[in-house]
Amino acid sequence: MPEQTTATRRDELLGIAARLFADKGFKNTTVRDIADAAGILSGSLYHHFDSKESMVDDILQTFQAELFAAYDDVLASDDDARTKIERAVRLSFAAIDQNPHEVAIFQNEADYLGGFPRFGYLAERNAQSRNVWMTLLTEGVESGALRADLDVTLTYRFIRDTVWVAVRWYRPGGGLSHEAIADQYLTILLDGIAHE
Amino acid sequence: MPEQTTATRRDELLGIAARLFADKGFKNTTVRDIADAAGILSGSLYHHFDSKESMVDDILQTFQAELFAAYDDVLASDDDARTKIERAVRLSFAAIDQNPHEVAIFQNEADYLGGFPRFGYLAERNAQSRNVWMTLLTEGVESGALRADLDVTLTYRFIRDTVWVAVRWYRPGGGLSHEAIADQYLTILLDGIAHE
DNA sequence: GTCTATACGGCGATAGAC
DNA sequence: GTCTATCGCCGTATAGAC
Repeated sequence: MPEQTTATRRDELLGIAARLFADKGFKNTTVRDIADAAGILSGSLYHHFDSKESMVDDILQTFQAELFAAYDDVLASDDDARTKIERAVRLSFAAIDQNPHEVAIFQNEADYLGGFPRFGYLAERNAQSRNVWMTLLTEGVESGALRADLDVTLTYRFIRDTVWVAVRWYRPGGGLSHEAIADQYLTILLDGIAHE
Repeated sequence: MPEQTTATRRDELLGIAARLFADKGFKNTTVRDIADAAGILSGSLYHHFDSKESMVDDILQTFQAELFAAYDDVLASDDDARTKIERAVRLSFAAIDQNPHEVAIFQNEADYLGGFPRFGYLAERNAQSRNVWMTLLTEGVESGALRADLDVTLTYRFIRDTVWVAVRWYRPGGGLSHEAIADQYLTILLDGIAHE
């Protein structure tokens, strides 16, 4: 099965590249860095990929397709508003757990990469993410699950930022599970930190 | 007054460099970019600075000295625990308003720069910031202002992340003042978004 | 699928004239 | 304080052998 072997080696190299892009940044990672980490020479990478850009392109597109399919599941469900918000938060922390490098690359490089026509889909995905959260929060306010006086746009930004920025310090397999972090975060988000 | 003229031109160049470092990243900004933006040639920059590194070094040290002096004021005050937390949050959003480039550079480049011995103080400032917030939150729990069951470490991370990451979307002079953002954020943080 | 060898441009930085 | 001119290194990418 030659196709599978090819795909596996390619995916292996993409995984190595993703780790380096996440740790050192896209621009700051050289093709020689990637080749070194893979135990081959830099020229050999071009047997698998057109360019360094096409590597990060592949990494981001694959990850985002998965992530947004998960959000769509939540939106399409008939759970109540509060449950949908909880599910969306939990699946985001789960995504950080399962694809920390991909999340970090998106967080750190989307602004820079978004400037190139090739990565125009990053802005589209950003708008799509905004739509998901605005829909969930608006539904929450209208159903009475959330405070009526909430600034929905600002709340969306706070949730988005706080959830994804956790990729900076969360380490899969560390002392704190992504489920425990999601629990704590939802408690703070929904009920606040002040003594009632 | 030759000293003032020198200092002014130097500060002007640092301001231009800070904007570019914040927008494009430190590594991704060339000395030619900085010189172009200043209307001079790249070689001329070296009359004012030893290296590109020394520019970002100066930018970060100046900003952090100011910021931590402000935190120290809050810590040393005899306000109650909740007021201190509110003041610390508000002054952080004010810092984003007044020094957005410097905050962005610190947020985006601290990890990378921290790897060089010259920037060892970044890790120290990070620890200092942690001490400030852990002190404030612990005081809050002990005084009864905050929930007794709070995970103080996790709460510290959420506050730190959510406050500073606002530099990604906040624009000074835009429709939303930094005071209004701080108000909204404190409401969410202290009382949550759920309908009581 | 990997290696050898190399092209070619952009990078930070320097020396000395003005 | 700025310009002219340039150095040496490192970056991505390519061509063809194995």
